[in-house]
Amino acid sequence: MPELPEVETTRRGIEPHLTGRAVTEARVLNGSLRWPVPEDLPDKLISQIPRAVERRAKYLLIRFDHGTAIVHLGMSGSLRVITDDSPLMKHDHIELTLEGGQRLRYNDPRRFGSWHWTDAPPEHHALLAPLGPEPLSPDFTGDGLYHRSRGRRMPIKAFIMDSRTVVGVGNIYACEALFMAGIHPQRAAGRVSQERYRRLVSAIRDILSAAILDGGTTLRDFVNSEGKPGYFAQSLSVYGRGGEPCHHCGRPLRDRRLGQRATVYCPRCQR
DNA sequence: ACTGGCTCCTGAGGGC
DNA sequence: TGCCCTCAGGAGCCAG
Repeated sequence: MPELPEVETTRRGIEPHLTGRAVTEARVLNGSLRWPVPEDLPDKLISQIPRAVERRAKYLLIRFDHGTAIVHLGMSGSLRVITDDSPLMKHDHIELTLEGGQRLRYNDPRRFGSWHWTDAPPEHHALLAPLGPEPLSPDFTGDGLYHRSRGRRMPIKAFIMDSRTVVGVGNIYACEALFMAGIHPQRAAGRVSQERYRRLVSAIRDILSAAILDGGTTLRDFVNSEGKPGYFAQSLSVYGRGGEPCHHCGRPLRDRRLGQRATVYCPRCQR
């Protein structure tokens, strides 16, 4: 399940294969993703040269001279670069062939992902415009979070998973960051002190940076652009460890659903 | 303005 | 071995 580190890992993996190589063929094998893939996407891409692959939140932006392809991996999406003639796999939905023969294949069993095209600057796109700060950028601060959270009664976990608060904090890293910061996931966002928000911001930064260095968390089906799994899963402190002992105090971690999401925390270390 | 619930989809895993 | 059931989840959307 791609979260920000997985998307960044994918970006780094595909960018060198894409930039500067014209698209010679674009095929949409199954355009029925979360939103229908634009009918004219292949026409937009053919003969055009990717200039850069960027990331905003969990969106990948493939930039061309005349516009940008916006790609979201959803829950189970992956992009792979194929350099030989390996056959299409089940759930390969989109394939771009590049000058030189490389192919970029988008695979997504659950089809929660999406592809968009925009001629305008991508930051103006309806999906990107409302997004909050990047977690690894200087505009993401504990003080900013603190002020934004005043009066908010939603659980802190839901608050930090809201992309208007900060982007790229999905369920796994929300659980991990709250554990690291010692904050109970169900505590009302408006009842967390400024000092604890500073700690939480550090925790989110640390955990996302570490996960990026490790090539992303591998749970179920994440593979990077070479089809290889990441190695961060073994570093997780709480996610997926419900009932097992807390690394700090040894008591069993609690596993409950919070807002339709699996939530694991230590009832003793997190208040 | 907030908040919580619903929804899309497939594959994994458990029970029998 | 195989079938059926439940669950997992990103994030936009909608109702209250």
